[in-house]
Amino acid sequence: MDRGLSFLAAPASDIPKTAKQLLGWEVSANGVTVRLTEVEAYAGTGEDPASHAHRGPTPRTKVMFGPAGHAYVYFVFGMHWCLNVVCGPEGEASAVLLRAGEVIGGLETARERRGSGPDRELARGPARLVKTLGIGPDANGTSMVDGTGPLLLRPPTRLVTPDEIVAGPRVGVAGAHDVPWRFWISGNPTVSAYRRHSPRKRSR
DNA sequence: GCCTGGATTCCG
DNA sequence: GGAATCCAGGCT
Repeated sequence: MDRGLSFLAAPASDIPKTAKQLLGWEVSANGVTVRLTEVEAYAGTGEDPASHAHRGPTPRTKVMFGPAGHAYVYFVFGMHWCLNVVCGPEGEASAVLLRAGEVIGGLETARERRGSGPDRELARGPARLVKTLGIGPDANGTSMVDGTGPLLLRPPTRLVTPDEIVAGPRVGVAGAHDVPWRFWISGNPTVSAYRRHSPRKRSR
């Protein structure tokens, strides 16, 4: 882990700080580069009820317990994939969900992958970001920092200053609405719209 | 084994 | 507001 990436391996208790630091970083895959504008922090076992790793390792979440800088890709709602950067020391399952970004390279390719819609929505939302990058379940468990996988995470070329960063509750998470672990770049049009978690159906 | 509901998106 | 769409994880 070099190139200024060592902060990814900070203890799980520092995960909000780690997430914040990832804003402005650039993720490339398959000819498209995205500058991160919105992320969410998830802590590990026993610390964060909203984390997939909350109850300990499972076949699906074992990657989260591995080395920092690897990709945790998971399937949701029967049709979408979401991408996380695994953080923390091995054995501690913290991660940062990449929620949105602006396309700064490979714009034409990104448009082809996403179909119609304004450019600011190409990677606005975690599943859209994944689709824009052209990755899938194959990327799960690969390194995002050493070039051995399809993904590459690089430091910002445009710095994000602390006063640009806004914090708020995480999206779509039941409970823990008081935990402001979602971070985004103030005023950036590629940040996804906040939607409160809404129960699917009400039993009565 | 069965059942539930989800770190979402798109359409009506 | 609700459907699409399927599997991981929890429970019996």
